[in-house]
Amino acid sequence: MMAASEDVSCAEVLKVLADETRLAVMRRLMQGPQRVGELNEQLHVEQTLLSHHLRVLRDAGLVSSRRIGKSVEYKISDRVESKRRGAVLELGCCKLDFR
Amino acid sequence: MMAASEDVSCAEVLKVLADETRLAVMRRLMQGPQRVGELNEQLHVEQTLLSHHLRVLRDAGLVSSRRIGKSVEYKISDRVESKRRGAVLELGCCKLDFR
DNA sequence: CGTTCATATGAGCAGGTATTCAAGCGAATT
DNA sequence: AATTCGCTTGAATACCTGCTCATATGAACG
Repeated sequence: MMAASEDVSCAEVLKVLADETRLAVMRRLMQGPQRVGELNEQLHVEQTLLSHHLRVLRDAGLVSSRRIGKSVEYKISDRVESKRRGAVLELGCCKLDFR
Repeated sequence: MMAASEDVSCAEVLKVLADETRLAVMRRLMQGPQRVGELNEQLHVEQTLLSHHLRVLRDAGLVSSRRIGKSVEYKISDRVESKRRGAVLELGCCKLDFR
């Protein structure tokens, strides 16, 4: 059964962010783009698991990636990144402000 | 396995909010306290299910309740409600701003 | 006090989500 | 062209979470 439909998409985006690993990734990326290898060193998760999480973030449109030589660089998606870089995520339905 | 531990609690709070029904409840309550019956009329969920969701919100410290006669009134928890009432949730780790 | 109204609780099922393992694939290097 | 590096993908599993049904509690009211 469904609740008020206005919140559907918002709940979905929050669901993506409501994970320790993915939140940690977002915080790292809020400081600037990084390659998977770098993220992998900082966060203590298996590389393949990190990759799965990155896919979830990509599918949600929160991050985007591009290949650089052998490695892949991730960054916060344009529509999500705000002027106050490094602090705020602009998710359509709401704004998430890390102090 | 665990990611960077700084985000643990934040992910947990977001997990509680990352649900259509619970988000809808929070939005209603951000306009002011309401009794379960009122919430139940507005959101289209079974009473017993709503009750379960309210418990999750209570356990997370996002809302508090008090009995009034036969019914129970819920409101946004003090530590979460901000001055800009009706728009912002102050979750320790971050701030959630519904425009 | 027994019933009704308003809400809460607990058990059980069902679908979803994280994690791991094995394998794939593109780019560089030899 | 074969190998290595960096990363992704898919399948299998194990856990978690939402939902429902049945039942309980607590306050009011006859």
